[in-house]
Amino acid sequence: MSWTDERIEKLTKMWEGGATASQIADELGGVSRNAVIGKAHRLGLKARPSPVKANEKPAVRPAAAAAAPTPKKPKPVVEARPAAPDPEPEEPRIEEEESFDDPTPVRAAPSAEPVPPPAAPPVDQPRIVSVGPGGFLRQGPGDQQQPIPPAPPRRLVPAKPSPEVAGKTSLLDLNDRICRWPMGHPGEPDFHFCGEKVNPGFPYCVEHCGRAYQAQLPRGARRPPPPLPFGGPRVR
DNA sequence: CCCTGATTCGC
DNA sequence: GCGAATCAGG
Repeated sequence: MSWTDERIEKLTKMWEGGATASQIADELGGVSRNAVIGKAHRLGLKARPSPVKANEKPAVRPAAAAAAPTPKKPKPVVEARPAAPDPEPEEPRIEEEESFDDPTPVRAAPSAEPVPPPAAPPVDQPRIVSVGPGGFLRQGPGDQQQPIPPAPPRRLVPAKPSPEVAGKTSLLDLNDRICRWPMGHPGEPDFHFCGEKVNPGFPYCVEHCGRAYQAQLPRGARRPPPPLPFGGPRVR
């Protein structure tokens, strides 16, 4: 197999999408995991959390070979660098935790117990609670418990496409020109769309138009209906 | 052992 | 440029 533009593009998408080299190699087919990694590095899209790279300062891997015919294990990593303080600027912490009004500061006076729980919680009595916007629990009519403060807001980080759909046609990739025939089932991690070039004038490619549009046969001569999108058994 | 990515080096 | 072999951490 050779690295065609399509394959390189798919490799790049999946690699940046977070797919592992094995997944990519498996998806592309005809190449090994090592080939994918090698190609990825050659393409310059390196830098991804490597399990083996926790240790920084590789100190330049000793270029084994050539002059030293040491059979194996040329690992003279002696190089004791005693002093390397490395101030480590540390990423600027984003703190906005206190920026909103906390209705019930749990951290109370240093002396008292923080929010003593009800002495005898009525275990048998079913409590009706509901969740309001923001995640706090609404109180029932008879509730005397202090309202539970909402969980501290988490920093929202843009979701990365899951490795399973990396390189595949997602909902956001749909437009008028590509086939929107669903592949797999919604909710499944690898759900995506066909993505082929559309049959002009139709929402699907030629092949899937063949599935979607079938000649109406006279009554009595009907064949069992073809599997519908989203409905029937898995169709791929 | 399995997995991962990184690197080397003969081709 | 390619990728198997190898290394090394989880």
